[in-house]
Amino acid sequence: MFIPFNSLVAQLSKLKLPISRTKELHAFIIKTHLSQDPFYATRIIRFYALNNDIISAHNLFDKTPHRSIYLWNSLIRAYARAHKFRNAFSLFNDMLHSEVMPDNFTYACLVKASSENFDLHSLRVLHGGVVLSGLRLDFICSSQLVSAYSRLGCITDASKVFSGIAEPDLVLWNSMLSGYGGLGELEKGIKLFSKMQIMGVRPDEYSMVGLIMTIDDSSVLKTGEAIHGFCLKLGVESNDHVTSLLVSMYSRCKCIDSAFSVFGSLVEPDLVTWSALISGISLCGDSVKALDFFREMNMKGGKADASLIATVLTACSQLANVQPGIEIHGYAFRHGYHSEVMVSSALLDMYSKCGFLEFGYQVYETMVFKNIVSYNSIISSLGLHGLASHAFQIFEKALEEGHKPDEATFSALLCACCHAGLVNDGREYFRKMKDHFGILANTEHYIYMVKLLGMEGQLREVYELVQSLQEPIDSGIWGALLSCCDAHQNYELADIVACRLFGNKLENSSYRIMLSNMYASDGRWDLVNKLRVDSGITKLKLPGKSWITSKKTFL
DNA sequence: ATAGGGTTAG
Repeated sequence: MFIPFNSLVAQLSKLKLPISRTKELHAFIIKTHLSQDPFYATRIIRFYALNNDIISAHNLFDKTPHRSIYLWNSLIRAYARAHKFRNAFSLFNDMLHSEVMPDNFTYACLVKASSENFDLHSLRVLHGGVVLSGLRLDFICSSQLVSAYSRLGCITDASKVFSGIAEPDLVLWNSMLSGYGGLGELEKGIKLFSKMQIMGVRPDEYSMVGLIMTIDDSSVLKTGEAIHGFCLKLGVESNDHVTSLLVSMYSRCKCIDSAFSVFGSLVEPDLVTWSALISGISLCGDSVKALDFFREMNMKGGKADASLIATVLTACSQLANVQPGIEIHGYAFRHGYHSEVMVSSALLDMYSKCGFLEFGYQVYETMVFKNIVSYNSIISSLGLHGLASHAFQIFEKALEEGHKPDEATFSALLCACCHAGLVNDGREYFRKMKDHFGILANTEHYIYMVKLLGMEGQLREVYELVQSLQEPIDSGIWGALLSCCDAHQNYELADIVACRLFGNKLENSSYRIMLSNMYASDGRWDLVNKLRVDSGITKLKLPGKSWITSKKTFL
């Protein structure tokens, strides 16, 4: 044999074998009947799979009479990785009828595939198979089951599998932790984290990633900082995943200084980290700075994607000046992103918020693909500019084209009604939303309804609407209700609302200011004074009168 | 002799 066969096979174990080489080797192996040997066939199959040539891999599989577990698993895995789930599962069925039985790796691979395919049914069937084949306690199977159930939102099933394992290994702990992380289960995550340490398992960077994900807003910033401290203690804070996630954690919490300082430790931040930082800055209201960082990213050779462009456009829409928005429009155009739905919706939103509804409308008209998000943008733009009937027309058009309206669609419609003072249309949309489209009203919808009904002075109807809501009632709704009372000088209703608020300890400074203004208008200085003392209000504005600031005047 | 289980963000 003058072909250095061993060296060819050895090359197979290096990942970068060109496909032509693999074919050559395949031909050789067929010629020498080595494909009969499951060992060599498996190697070739794996390398076809690496080169995205599953057809050849499957051909070879068909020609290999003696099929080892390695051979089956390699091909199943190749299909699963290529997201050809039907092929993977049909092979699995063939396997069940063959002389080789699936092992823990077969199940692990298919369990993962079923979660990637959002196929809870198959996942449950496979789980059954795992239990039946006695692999229930296998770490590899069960860690995949835990991850798969969590990914599909079935956290109870995930934790059942997890708690069935007496002494989980690090990967299992981490699977469970990221399961909690993905669903924002902070308390459970923290509890598990301390439990694993009590059991003597040292957390690693994966554990920290799972925990960091649970920190989703500024109310839990303290915990987030403690987790950050723990990363330092473990020495995993310089892991890129960890650093990047810390940046987005601090951005979500609007704790932009910390986001900066963590970001600064990255040598080469990737696109998503830049995006997290930029959207954090924009979330904090500093659009100018957000744009500066976007420019800096570009200067450093970073290239934005559709999602970042949409984020930056949202920042532009908060500016009083349309110029930067136009620049980003140009950028989107040059990079070929202007016709992506996400970008064009953001563009139309930006133009209309910057006061150039016509430009926004042009973007809308030239959009090739429209989805419900784009329709929502144009409906809300028209509504904000007082063009309610045009907004209604577009809504009908979206329906005719078969788009399914969502919560945001009705927010936009109700907003349009508010701006145009169309109380009856608002009532009608509010009714249709539930009866026709089965969409439950959210806080925003109720706020619009309160404003709308309040406009007409239907205070009784407004109050009944709010009464019908389940506790806890959002503060925005109370605020809208109080404004109605104020506008119509209905102090009686304001009293009822105030009782509800104070009785439930829901009062905050903006309610207090609103209430004390109302009480002052009503001449109830005792109450004004009480509120003032409680909350340090020093100014009052009476309708038609000047500011009253001294304590004496109150009395 | 073969491989094969857990991250990620806007």
